[in-house]
Amino acid sequence: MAKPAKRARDTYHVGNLAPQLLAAARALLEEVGPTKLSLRAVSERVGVSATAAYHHFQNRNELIGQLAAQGFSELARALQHAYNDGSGLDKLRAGSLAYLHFARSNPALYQLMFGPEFTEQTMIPALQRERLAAFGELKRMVADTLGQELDSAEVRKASVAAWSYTHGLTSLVIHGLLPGAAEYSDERFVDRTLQGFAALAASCSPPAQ
Amino acid sequence: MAKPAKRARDTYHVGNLAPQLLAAARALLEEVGPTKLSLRAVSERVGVSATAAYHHFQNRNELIGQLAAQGFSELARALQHAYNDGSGLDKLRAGSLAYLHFARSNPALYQLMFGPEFTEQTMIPALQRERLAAFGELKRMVADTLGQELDSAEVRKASVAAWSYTHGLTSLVIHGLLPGAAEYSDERFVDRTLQGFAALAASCSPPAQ
DNA sequence: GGAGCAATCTTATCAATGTCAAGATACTTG
DNA sequence: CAAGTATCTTGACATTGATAAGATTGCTCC
Repeated sequence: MAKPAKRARDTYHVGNLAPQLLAAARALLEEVGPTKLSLRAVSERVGVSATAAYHHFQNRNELIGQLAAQGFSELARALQHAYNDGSGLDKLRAGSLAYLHFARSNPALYQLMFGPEFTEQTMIPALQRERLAAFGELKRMVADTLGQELDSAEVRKASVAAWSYTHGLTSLVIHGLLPGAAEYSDERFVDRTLQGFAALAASCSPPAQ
Repeated sequence: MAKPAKRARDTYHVGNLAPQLLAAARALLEEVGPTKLSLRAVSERVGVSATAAYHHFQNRNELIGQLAAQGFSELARALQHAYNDGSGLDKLRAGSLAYLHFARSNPALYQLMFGPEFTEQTMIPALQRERLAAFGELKRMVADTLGQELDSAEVRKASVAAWSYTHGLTSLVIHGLLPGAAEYSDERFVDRTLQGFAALAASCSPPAQ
């Protein structure tokens, strides 16, 4: 006869909780959206009391901050792979595609990453670090494309431009603000937008340097 | 001796509440940020009970939705004025400047306008309408610049491109994600980004039409 | 191996918030 | 002026983030 399990084993959770909470939070995030992610729901999904998370995270903000940091880390890696696998002049386009693809695959996470939850006061070191790393990856791509030094003024400006357009397009698509936001492919959005830039560039004078 | 004021006059609020609530909400929005705007705080500021708002708005979402709609309406008008007052090839640049200026003057409102609160389920007619109107204004500007029909494919593509880059840049600036986000001028951000685009365009091949 | 201790987890509790139901007050219309 | 409707208040409830205090586990050191 099996020895009776300790009763406490039934109610007490043990060990390795932080990663489980993060995983559950990430899954729940995409189910309920970035604004309705509650600590209690996450805890319940893991099978743990509502306040257990406070022994691994300072508060809700730190938990979702680590989620966001995780997002930037994955985004950076996706950019890196896309750029390395791309060829010739289409490498930046491949980066844009990877960016949009990541966001559309993790829409709630993307909204969280650029959401209003994190201000200067509520910023988390890990999030700041990963965000800078992701932007650094983008700068590296741009510098390589332009054939310029990584910290030149040209590269900085072009990187902000690239990030602006990609983030803007992604944000509009994610929020469903563009017609056909649900059904059209990543390629279609990126290519049409790039064509739009070409048309604009042909009709506008760039500001003097 | 003055006749005693009715006691009810002291506690009861009367009339014209919806605009007052919206005004208080808008002011409070910029003070506490887009995520921490509570109905109770708004009500208290107006000097009214916590549930009074429910006789003028279906729920919190409708109130902040109307705020967001108000924001799109003002944004559209700002774009219109900037474009009409601009001259020559710099008209689109003037539009970008007006866009960024509006957002930096109302950062919390701008975050609300593009925030995660409004999905397909929680969308409000007024918000959808004003948003489409604002985007229509942008399309009008682009069509005029390109010298094409308002509903041509070229104009649609170029409008999405223009909106993407402007919204992206604005979003990054508002969130403090760019160095010098606080101190630099609107002109500096816009012009540097446009220069960055020019540099990118010179090094990349646009996708074939 | 066991006593003590720190880490971990739970229960109980509180304050803030969105929301509903019911009653009180003001305005309007016949 | 009476009745009815719109407006506003009070009271209450569920959810959520957070704290405090107690229970449980695993580790350390003798």
